[in-house]
Amino acid sequence: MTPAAERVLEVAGKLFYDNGIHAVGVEAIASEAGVTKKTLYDRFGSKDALIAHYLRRRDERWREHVIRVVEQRGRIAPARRLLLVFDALEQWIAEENPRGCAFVNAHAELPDAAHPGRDVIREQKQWLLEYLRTLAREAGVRNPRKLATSLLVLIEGANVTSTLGVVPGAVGNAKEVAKQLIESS
Amino acid sequence: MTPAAERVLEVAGKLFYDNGIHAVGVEAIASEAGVTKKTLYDRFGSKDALIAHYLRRRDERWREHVIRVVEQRGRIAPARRLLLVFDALEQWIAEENPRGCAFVNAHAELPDAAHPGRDVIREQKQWLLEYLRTLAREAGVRNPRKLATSLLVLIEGANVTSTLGVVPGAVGNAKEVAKQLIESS
DNA sequence: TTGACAGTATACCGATCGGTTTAGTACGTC
DNA sequence: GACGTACTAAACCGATCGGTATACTGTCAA
Repeated sequence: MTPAAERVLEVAGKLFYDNGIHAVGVEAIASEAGVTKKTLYDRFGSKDALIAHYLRRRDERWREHVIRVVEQRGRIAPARRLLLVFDALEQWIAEENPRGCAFVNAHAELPDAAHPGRDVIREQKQWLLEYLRTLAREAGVRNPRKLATSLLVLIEGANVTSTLGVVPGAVGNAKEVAKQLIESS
Repeated sequence: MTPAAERVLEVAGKLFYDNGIHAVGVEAIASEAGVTKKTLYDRFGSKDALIAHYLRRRDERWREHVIRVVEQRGRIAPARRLLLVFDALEQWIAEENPRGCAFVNAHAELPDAAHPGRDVIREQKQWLLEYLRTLAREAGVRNPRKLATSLLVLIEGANVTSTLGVVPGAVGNAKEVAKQLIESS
């Protein structure tokens, strides 16, 4: 990844997320990054490929964030670690996610299932589900698969509703429900 | 609403939802509806206004659907009526919502808070929250406001996750969680 | 009978879209 | 000194974008 490509990816990440993918032209990305369109196309090949790179990069940051928050403190009961995911979400929303889940938003703009970005979207959700399942298994609950699914639903729901502004304390509410769910599992 | 305007609105509803708002041009809508661009602009004024009309129309259909399913059978315990909302969602997804919540999707494409469509999006979510609150109040739970919020989070989460294809039985799962939540309220 | 209204047909507007092409510069490595 | 690589500058491509203008037809009610 050359310095110019790095700048393009950073700018694309900001513009795509803030304005929506279709609303941003490659011309705007290139000029904002202080780069020629030729350089952009030399590095990424197409806008669609750049979109996929953008999503991949954001997914990486998201995973690192979650893992950092959940595993920051050394010894915590596995059951409580599941609740830390909700804290991670709340921080993420406050710091990087004012316009909702970038992957849900991208899915709305990429109806073609063959688009390279669609794989990244699926993998992002799949990873979180697997991560929750692992934590649930470590917590020794009866049905880790089922609990992980319920928690994923709560997380996605909290993300959407708090973004749409209908429910200000959505993440906190979801965390309470999650707590109750974990205790009875 | 003239016959031509009706056709435009119907076509716009299909194209906007299936392809995303920005991806659809007014030219395509007009020709698909068998109408001139002039007629489209005479009736709706601008693409942004048409977008708002599209959302409004879809919201109306959604509300009617929910109310029909929840209130179809005469005498049902109010607590069970809350669960019927999940059945309404499941039907809606199967029949009209393969690409996820149109309002969440539209929100992803309309970053400008002053866009006329944004009001419709907010009102759609607000209505559902109020409706859930009313049902919860009738069910005699301790904290209707809180239960309604939790259920809204579950509904939105189930909608997103089942659309993204990560969790096939998301709505059913959410309904189970809801049941547990209602019983302990 | 007149006029408002709903509509078609078609050409046009400037701007922007994603993407390509040609030419040339700076740098580092065999 | 030659070659590959990373980059800038700028013109260019056809297509499409949202929106407007002009001219004309049909219907219906006052």
